[in-house]
Amino acid sequence: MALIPSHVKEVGAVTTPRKVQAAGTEQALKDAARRVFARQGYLNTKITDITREAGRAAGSFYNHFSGKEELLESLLTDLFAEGDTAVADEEHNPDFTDRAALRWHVAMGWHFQRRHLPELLALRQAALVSPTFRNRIRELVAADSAHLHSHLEYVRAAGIPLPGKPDLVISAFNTLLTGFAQEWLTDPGAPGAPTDDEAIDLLTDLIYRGIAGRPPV
Amino acid sequence: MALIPSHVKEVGAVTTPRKVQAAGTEQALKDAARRVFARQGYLNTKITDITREAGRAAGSFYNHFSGKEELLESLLTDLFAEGDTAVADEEHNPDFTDRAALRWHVAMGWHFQRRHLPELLALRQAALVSPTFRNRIRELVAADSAHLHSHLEYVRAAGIPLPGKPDLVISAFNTLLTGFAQEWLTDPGAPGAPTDDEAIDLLTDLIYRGIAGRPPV
DNA sequence: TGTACATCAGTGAACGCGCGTTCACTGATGTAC
DNA sequence: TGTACATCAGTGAACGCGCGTTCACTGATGTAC
Repeated sequence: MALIPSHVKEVGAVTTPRKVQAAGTEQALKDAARRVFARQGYLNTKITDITREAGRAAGSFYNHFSGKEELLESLLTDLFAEGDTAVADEEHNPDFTDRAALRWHVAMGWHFQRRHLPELLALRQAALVSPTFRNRIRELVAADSAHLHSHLEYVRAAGIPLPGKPDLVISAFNTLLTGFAQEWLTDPGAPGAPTDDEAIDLLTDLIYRGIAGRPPV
Repeated sequence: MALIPSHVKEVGAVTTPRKVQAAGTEQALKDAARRVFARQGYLNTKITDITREAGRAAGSFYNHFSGKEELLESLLTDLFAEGDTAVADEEHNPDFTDRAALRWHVAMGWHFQRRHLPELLALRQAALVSPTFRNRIRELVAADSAHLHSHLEYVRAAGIPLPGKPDLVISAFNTLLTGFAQEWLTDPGAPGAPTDDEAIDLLTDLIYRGIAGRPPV
């Protein structure tokens, strides 16, 4: 009579206590890893540093990740996911000949760097040692680069000459933003550290002038 | 009768065969290290990678250096020495309101990065793991920064407003130059890689406009 | 609903690999007389 | 100048530490009937 065999009923409840516990531990390990990465850097971090920070046994780690690399991959998956939704939410003005539009983008980039500093630093470090992560960086840069190209179109359309090939200009802006952010965000207490607004305004001005500035003769 | 005791005579000849051999091996290890660092990165390099590349036995390494760190220090000593002589040789025009003067400086920086790429990359990597090397970077940056301040004086004197506090502007330029150089010099065969002149002109324009550019209204 | 067994998340001591570092040895160079 | 001994640069096998990874075990949760 029962159309649904008993062993299937209630299978829809994904949140069985065991899964909840496993998911909790996995998240605890990821959170702990972010903290430890931020404190001592990815390359300096031992598996046991992460498990200790998370308050779990060393062996527990391997129930969830095959190693430090896979844990980082998992953090990056979250990061890429957020990047996608952020780009999807394109209500903004794409015309880079407008300083306010440019500033909005720089601010987005700056806050993205700040929010994901642990992962991004870890990624940079991992890339030093592993071709896989070097490619991950390339992916991030490529996505951003494609995006910026469309914005620079407006500059070209306005007849303003760029200071170099678009790809190189974009690479330079990217280097500037990420480098400057990682320089100052990693040690917020450093003497002379800029406020968020100072940093964003400075970067905006540099990029805006770089794009559209006319040097005096 | 002998005014100079026999065991002292000819001591002035520093180039006794033994010392020559020792110095040769030490240099061979340093050269090998530069090559290996460039190929696989400092952090990825094992002592035995260096000795193998140099064609010496593993144990030989410790006749000359206490470890990989001391070898890097020794490379950096050479680098700082060159930096000093380069600055001493100041025949150049210090007025950054003059594009040609700025370009000369950018070219100096670019070629310095290129010439010392192995050490500079190694230093960056070592700094990830060791506070000592973080300080070495700070020294390098501070020296350069002091130098740039004097150049920006000319801009201030000309009544041109900078896009932010001088320290931050200098930090941004520094980040841009070193980041862009390390991005493109590490893989010269990369698609879209700029020639030296393209890179130097782009950086010069960006910095020049950043300093002195007037965005259109 | 109750009982007996299976599965699973987590534990931490132990194992073993990779690599830095040591050290007894060799042959060549330097020194004493 | 010749001889006997000391010193030194270099060698590479062996040792041992640190850390990643495993695995037998525990107690709790899930399943069968």
